[in-house]
Amino acid sequence: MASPNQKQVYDEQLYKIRHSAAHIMAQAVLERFPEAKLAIGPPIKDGFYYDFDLGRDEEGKLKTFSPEDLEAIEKRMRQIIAGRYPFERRVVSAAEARELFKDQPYKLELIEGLEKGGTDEHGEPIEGPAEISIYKHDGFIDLCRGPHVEHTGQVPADAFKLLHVAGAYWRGDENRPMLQRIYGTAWKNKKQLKAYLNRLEEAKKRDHRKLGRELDLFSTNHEMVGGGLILWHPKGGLIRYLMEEHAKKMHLEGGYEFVYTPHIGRSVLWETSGHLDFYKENMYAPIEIDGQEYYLKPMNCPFHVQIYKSRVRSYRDLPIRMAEWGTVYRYERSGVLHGLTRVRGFTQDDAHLFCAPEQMPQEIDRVLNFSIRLLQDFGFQDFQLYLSTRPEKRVGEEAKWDAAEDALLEALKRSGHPYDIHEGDGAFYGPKIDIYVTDALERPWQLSTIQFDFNLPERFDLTYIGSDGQAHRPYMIHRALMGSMERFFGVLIEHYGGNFPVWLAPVQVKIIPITDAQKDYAFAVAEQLRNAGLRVEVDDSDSRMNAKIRNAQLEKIPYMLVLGAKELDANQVNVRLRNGQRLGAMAVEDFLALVQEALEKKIAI
RNA sequence: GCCCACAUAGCUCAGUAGGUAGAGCACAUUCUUGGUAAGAAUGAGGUCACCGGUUCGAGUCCGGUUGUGGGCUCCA
Repeated sequence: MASPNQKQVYDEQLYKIRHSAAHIMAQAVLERFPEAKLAIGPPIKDGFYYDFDLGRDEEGKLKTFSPEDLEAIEKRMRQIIAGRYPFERRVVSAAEARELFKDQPYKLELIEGLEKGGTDEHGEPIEGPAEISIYKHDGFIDLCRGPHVEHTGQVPADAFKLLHVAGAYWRGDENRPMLQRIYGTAWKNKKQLKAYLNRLEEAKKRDHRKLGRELDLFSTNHEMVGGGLILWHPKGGLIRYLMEEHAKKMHLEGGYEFVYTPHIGRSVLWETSGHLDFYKENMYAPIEIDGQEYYLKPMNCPFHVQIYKSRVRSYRDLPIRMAEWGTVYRYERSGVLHGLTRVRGFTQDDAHLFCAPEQMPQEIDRVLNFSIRLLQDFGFQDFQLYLSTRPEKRVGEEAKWDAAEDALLEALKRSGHPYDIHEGDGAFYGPKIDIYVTDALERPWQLSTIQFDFNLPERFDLTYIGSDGQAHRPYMIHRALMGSMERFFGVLIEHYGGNFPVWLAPVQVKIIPITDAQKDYAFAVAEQLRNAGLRVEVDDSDSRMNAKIRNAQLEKIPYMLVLGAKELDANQVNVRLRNGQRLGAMAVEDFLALVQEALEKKIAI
């Protein structure tokens, strides 16, 4: 699936540089490992990669690249670049291509795909049969559509770097051979490379797992608790409380009604919903008691459906917007767990909309705008929207798919945000809109999802009585806007780099008395600020002021109030911001006004 | 689940050719009362992830297990 992360590189020159760098790397690898089989080596966002099959050693273990190999390969690449060998393109027949690559089984498979049409040399789908072309430089030949730079010297020797080795399946299929992939990054000049490496560094500093520990926000304990299960510490818990409080308030104002449902349900529920057929491998094993099997819920939908079904519904009741902060458990494969962003137990800001067909377009508009407003409140500015349309295997009437896709598309157009369409990428039970936000480092994250469900209304036989006195099938729309509290928190931590906006900062003000003589004054000011609703701590340790400031800085507390003899005499506070800025001495009332503004505007200083 | 790498104090890491463990920070006690990012002393903290093997002897070498990290696959 194409997320924005994997999108093609649009800059023509960068594309050529990266693609050419991949070829040069393949040449260097072949020289060092003559028996290596080449797979594919495309340019990607920020760089390129190439997949190789190095075969197996005597013990049958896959041969791999060592860090020394990478160094040697990179060194050899620079020599090839210095050689300024021209890239020469030639169109060949399928037969000739097969002869050229007779020792390269993966290339032969690609040639077959090109000949038959339908896929290009990277295995990506294309229209019709493709022209088969090869590119040659310095004796190295690769099956390739191009384009490339004119000669190897045009790949800047000081603007690329091999980053790491990873395993990757041939054609992304876990049943096919595991290949060794070398990732590299390549840019037009040294400055760009440096900027990119800096961005990687910055991303590392903002890693929510690192900040989560440093700021004492959350932890996991794989030995005692289990992987993918999050322990929210007091400071993280407070932020979550504030996030939820704000979002829930918006939901109430937006016409949602809150419900609560259990964490487990009988197997018949999950049989009826179909989850035991198509989702079982992601569910925790059943709990058996009194001869009944109960499953931990992986989703809230079936429970909400039961609430809908608890009485006869009239068209006058619709739309129903049923919301729940629902905690679900999904058995994710061990290798995919990652900090807060991929976990096994999480709480969705879940809701289900039940509406009549004529209400549906309006409901879509409404929920899309609601989502964007909510995300904007958390400091996200840039949105990329994706519509995923009907896949080949699907349930539901064509007319409903038509109407739903149409409504989603129209809502996207009206939203005013950039959007794209992923043809055939919808779930089998309905089309959907996914909203990606761009964070402070311009990385995309998927948060909101708005999905039609044509499956559950049928399976549970949902109806409402229309004005004609007849039973009708309602539309059911599933939506999670923040996604999950865990994931959203992880993204938020990285977006702000731990510098939460004042309204979310667990501690908003740290009061720093310089000597014990100001302690009483410090506690008095703290009391005054607390009464105004602020979260305040007094650092009354016997550290020096410098150390207290440093600690408050490291805790990323927005405001520090330094109180010495001068402030005590003048009945003032001396304000320092966490960005190092010093606002000087002012009356407590003036400071409060300052904070009030930051709170209202939800700004991060 | 698959490929690779890694696993030493709460955290970040050292541990040189195998000879029964170190630093900084954090923590505790004491001294220090100091104007915008670290004042000082002392102390407490580890069966070197776990199991097995080689060896007179294993944090160090070998195998396995578990976990973590980077990827792949998956992500209703």
